[in-house]
Amino acid sequence: MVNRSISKQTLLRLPLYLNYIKQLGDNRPEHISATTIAEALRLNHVVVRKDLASVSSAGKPKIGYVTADLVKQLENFLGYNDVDDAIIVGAGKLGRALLAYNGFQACGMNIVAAFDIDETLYEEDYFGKRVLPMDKLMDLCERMKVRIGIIAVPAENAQAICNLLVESGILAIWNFAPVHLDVPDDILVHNENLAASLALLSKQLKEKRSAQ
Amino acid sequence: MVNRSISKQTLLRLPLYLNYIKQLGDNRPEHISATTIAEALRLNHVVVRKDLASVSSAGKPKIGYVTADLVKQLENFLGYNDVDDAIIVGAGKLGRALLAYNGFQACGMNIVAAFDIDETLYEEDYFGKRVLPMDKLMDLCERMKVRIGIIAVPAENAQAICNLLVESGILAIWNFAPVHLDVPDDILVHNENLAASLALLSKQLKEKRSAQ
DNA sequence: TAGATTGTTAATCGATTAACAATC
DNA sequence: TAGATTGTTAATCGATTAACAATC
Repeated sequence: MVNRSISKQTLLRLPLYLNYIKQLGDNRPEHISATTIAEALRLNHVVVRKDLASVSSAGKPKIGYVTADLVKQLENFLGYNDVDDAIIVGAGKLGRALLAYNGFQACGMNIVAAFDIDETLYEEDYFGKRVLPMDKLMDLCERMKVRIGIIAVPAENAQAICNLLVESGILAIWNFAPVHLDVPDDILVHNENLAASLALLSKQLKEKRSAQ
Repeated sequence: MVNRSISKQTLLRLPLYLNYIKQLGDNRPEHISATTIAEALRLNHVVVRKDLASVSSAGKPKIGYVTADLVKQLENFLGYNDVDDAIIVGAGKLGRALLAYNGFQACGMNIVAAFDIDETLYEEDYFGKRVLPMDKLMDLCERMKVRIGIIAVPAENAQAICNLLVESGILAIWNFAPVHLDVPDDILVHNENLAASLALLSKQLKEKRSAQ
């Protein structure tokens, strides 16, 4: 079977569909159609239909998809079923919030531990997760074959930490520091700039109001 | 002057350019070209040139842009210079991390306070920021004319909180709860699903490795 | 059969890339 | 003048939307 490549946009929408169905809870109908989902999420119904067709071929005219099957197919496709480990570097406020956040589990992600130079953090237990000294990072990554690293350190230190992660065998980096990271070609980086995101929302609001 | 509309993608890239220049610090040259920025950020130089042209018209052939001017123009354009207030609802781990995060300031965003039903949070001081009881929300929003709300409550409560925010005069919502929010047409919503973002990175990594 | 829904094929739209002219 | 860089115009690419055929 040819793995017809799925667009970035589709990949970003699929979790929305899954969330929507899951959140229906006990009201979840046995069958669900692309049209229903599209109306609920205020999306174009053709977009939703195409997106669903890329993860399932079990849609039946007039009926739609078997809800339970679609959930499984979405979860499988998105990889929510096989668990993947990740570590965090930087156990400041954000790092600790991510460490303690229990929503990752539903998406098949497991945060193994956080690392920080601040010794005062090593004692505490964050919902079963620990903050470890930096010198344990490389060994733990190799031993547990951790391939995903989360950077939650100040911008000044991000590149150095990034280098350390790459040296430790990390292949994908989720970067919360507001700097561009220089990495070898084969390393995947996703940048998350929370402050810039909020500022963008503010800008869009201002623009919208002045347009009226 | 006609405000030629700027694409969503450009809006997402402009902060990268600004970050890059700022992070140069004392090494910052007097002039900077689109080509330089493009190479540093591994972007196509035509993209960068077009993006910069949308915020500045002071680029000089052979020389580039006056670095200090470009920084100002980017900051002005992105609204980092005039401060905008926002409130947070939900002072769990994530809500408190955002409340205490001091990176918003650089982007012209000021978090006024967080709100929560948990009384044990009201006493503490989070770097000068307070967690307040829910019943103070509407009054504070009206009094301070706060227009931006951040939802950091569990998914089950997000829609109710969203309704309350809209009622309180909030016009833009940054939603960290993994649910679609139903809002009136004139309310701006930006969804941030951290767990789904990390899972997507994990999926992309798996795909890349199996492709090799 | 009629109608709702799927899935496909073609048309449109928008963003990126390529080619080139202008200029300091 | 030559070369680096800007900025513009045209070509390409990819995603969305529209139109329609297939089917339960």
